[in-house]
Amino acid sequence: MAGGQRRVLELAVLGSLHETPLHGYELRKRLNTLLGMFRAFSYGSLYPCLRSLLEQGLIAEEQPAQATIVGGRSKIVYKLTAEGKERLQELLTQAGPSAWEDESFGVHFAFFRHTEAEVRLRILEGRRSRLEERLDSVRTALARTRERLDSYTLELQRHGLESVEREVRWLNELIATERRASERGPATDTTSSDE
Amino acid sequence: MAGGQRRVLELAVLGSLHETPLHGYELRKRLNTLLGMFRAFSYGSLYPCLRSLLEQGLIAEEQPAQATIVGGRSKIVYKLTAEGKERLQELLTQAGPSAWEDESFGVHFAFFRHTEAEVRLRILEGRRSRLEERLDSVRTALARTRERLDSYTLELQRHGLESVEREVRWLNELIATERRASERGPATDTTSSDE
DNA sequence: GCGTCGATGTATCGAGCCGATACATCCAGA
DNA sequence: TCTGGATGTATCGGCTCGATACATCGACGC
Repeated sequence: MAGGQRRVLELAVLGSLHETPLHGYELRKRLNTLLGMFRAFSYGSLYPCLRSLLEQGLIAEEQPAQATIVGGRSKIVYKLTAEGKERLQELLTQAGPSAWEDESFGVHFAFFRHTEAEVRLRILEGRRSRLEERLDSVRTALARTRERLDSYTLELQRHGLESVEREVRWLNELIATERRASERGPATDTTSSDE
Repeated sequence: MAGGQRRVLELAVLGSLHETPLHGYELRKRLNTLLGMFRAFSYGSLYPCLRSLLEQGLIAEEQPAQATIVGGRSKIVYKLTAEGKERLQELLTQAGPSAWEDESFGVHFAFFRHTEAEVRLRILEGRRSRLEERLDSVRTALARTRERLDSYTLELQRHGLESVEREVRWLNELIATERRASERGPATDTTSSDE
């Protein structure tokens, strides 16, 4: 995916480990539960990502001295380092245009609890305009098409457009809620220091 | 994607060229219009696919003798060969489990006009059970999660589940329509020889 | 005429994702 | 005791995508 996508996985891993140390298998399950229908990470990307994060010093292996280990089974539990926490804050704050793409948005959203209100709003609005752009381009492309499309293709289009429109409406509601909340208590920081 | 996904692009290309010869740029535009919100193919996959299809003899370059070419601009127009048509029929008929994955379903659906009624039903039902499986696994994973999730994560889950449930309902309607049509006129072949 | 901008057009590359797979342990039930 | 399924770490090949390069064309202003 040309570089930009690894960031999403990094965010997902760092965000998960921020709450509690985990090992690979558990991390994957947790991530896939957290993201539900939106995304499913595979080992083929997860393990390389963990190695990379380890090399960057953003995560570290936890000492197996803890009684946490059930049998004598080999298990590598990772925890966030101080640098990792900084990096996480950075990723959460500097959410750019990539944050409103399909693959990234869900991950960012899943960690909104740790995100500043201002950034939350920026991501939601960015996502919305991204979807609206797409709606426009598909609609104009459709209008420009001379030949008549068969009923199946039309039905596919209709359903596709409808579900995106629905997501836009969902975003509108979320944005309205965010706005209302920030008007009510502008200084309220949902995050501050959780856990 | 482990091998199986190139098939989808092949199907998309062969299916498009079945209707009219096209060159790369136009093919991509057409495909992205056809699939609307579902998929967008990039040149990075389209051109290698065209080359592969050419090598397999499933498509051929059309003679530039035709007046179709506007200027003297280099343009490579591809058309379906007889073998290509056979292959297309094969792909349309032998739609297996891969046809009901996210990336493939839309493409198969977009060419339902050329697909036998029996296969259409199989694909729709396969897609439905695929989605229901996913709903189940997410719901049980969610139920098994001890710790309470924050409101953002819950909202993400809710929205994700809802949109998949909506797609299931959509499929139910389509399946019912297909069933009704095949009861009414079981021998009716929508395809036979189009164009 | 001339520059420039956007659409049209073909093509490739590196980064990186994913499904499949291999290998191993643990536990519950037949 | 054996078998199957969950747990657990790890890698590989095939493939996709965004970015990019390069080039031509028509339209526009000046």
